[in-house]
Amino acid sequence: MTDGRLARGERTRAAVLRRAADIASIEGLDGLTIGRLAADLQVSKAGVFAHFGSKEELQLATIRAASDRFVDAVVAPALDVPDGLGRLVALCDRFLAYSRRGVFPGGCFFFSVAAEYDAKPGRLRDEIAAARRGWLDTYAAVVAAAQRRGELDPEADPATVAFELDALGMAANLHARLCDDPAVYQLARESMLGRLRVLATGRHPALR
Amino acid sequence: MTDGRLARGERTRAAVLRRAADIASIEGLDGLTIGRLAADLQVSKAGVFAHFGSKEELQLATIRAASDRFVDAVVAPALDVPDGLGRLVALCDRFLAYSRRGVFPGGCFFFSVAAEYDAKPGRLRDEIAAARRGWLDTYAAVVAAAQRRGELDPEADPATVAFELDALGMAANLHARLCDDPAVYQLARESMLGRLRVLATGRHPALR
DNA sequence: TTGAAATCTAAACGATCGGTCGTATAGTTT
DNA sequence: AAACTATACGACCGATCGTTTAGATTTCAA
Repeated sequence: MTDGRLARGERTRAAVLRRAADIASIEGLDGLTIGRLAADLQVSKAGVFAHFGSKEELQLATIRAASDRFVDAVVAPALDVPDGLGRLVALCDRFLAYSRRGVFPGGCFFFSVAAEYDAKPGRLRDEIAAARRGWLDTYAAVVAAAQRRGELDPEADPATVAFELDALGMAANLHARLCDDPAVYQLARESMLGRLRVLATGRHPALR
Repeated sequence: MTDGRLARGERTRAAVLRRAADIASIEGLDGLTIGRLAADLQVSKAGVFAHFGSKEELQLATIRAASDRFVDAVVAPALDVPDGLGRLVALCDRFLAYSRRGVFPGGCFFFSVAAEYDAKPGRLRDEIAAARRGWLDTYAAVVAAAQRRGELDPEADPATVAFELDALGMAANLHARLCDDPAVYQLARESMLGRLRVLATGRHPALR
């Protein structure tokens, strides 16, 4: 059961994917090259390549590894907060903090690769689109839960609210880096809370 | 003054830049290659290269050429509409139509290249950031004009409203292509109008 | 009509790309 | 200890990248 060879392979594979996601958040999944990856990790190109068999498989594995890091940094902590509006605000805050803190050095990994592949049909776009739908579904589920608790207008469409909150998060992620203006995170948070205040059925501590 | 040489050069230069912006909206400014450009236009690589002297100059010229097309497709038509809330809604509608119609085949050129370069300091990022600030300023100026006409809450911050409307437009541009879901444009339009209804001082025909 | 300026081509440069191959090393199984 | 397996290496492949050079062709000005 304790195969030191497989364990070693798994360790380097994880190191490769971590670095790959970091690079791709800046350079894109296409700008990510096996040679650069090998040089950064001080291993041979073939050593990196052999783990995946093709560049596309490396890219797909990178997306999945980044998904795990996104869930750990954003979704899981928000789900620790009790159901309702508090959890929804936590989800917004966690996303903004994840972008601002630089969990990936180039900002939100999924924003970078989604913009890169939105007009390039193929397996990579499919995988990225699935990740986006999962993220929007998470948002929508938390909105719906807040509605069931009577904290948000039951007439609002959860998918629409999810789209709006995500739009503000993406715009903040882009603007902060493109225009070198971290103050936009405060602005985006206020816009998110402002949108939720319109939908809230009463005063709620999470909305100030 | 009528130099047929210069005129001919200007014609091919314009053709190159048009094609370059089309390609870059799909492949990015980095995925744009001189060889591909030359093959598409059936000219030699060096013939393309000579017009710009370096790839970076070609990329910079491409951004400027794309700016002109963006203004022609979005800003100028909206400015034909009279001052106020009507013009603001026209600006939103024009942006959504520009993205949906595929003025650039890969969707909004500036969204693609902004996401590509937001974490890559240099002249290209600076140029793209300037274009973004110009676009947000256009939005904000139209908001402020509507405020002066008494159609929008004078307490609202024009820059914030610009950020919010642009966020919804970008999200629609991304989602429509990534998830192959053109219906998102209707949703985004409703979100934009919903935001403006909250800020409107009275009923206005442009908000339905 | 001749010379200069400009547009463009063909060919090639070194560098780097994704990918292949044979081999050496380290760990497991028998 | 021998046989087997997984990992990783170095060398190399053809293709393509941005860029350079030399020269041919077109156009204007004298």
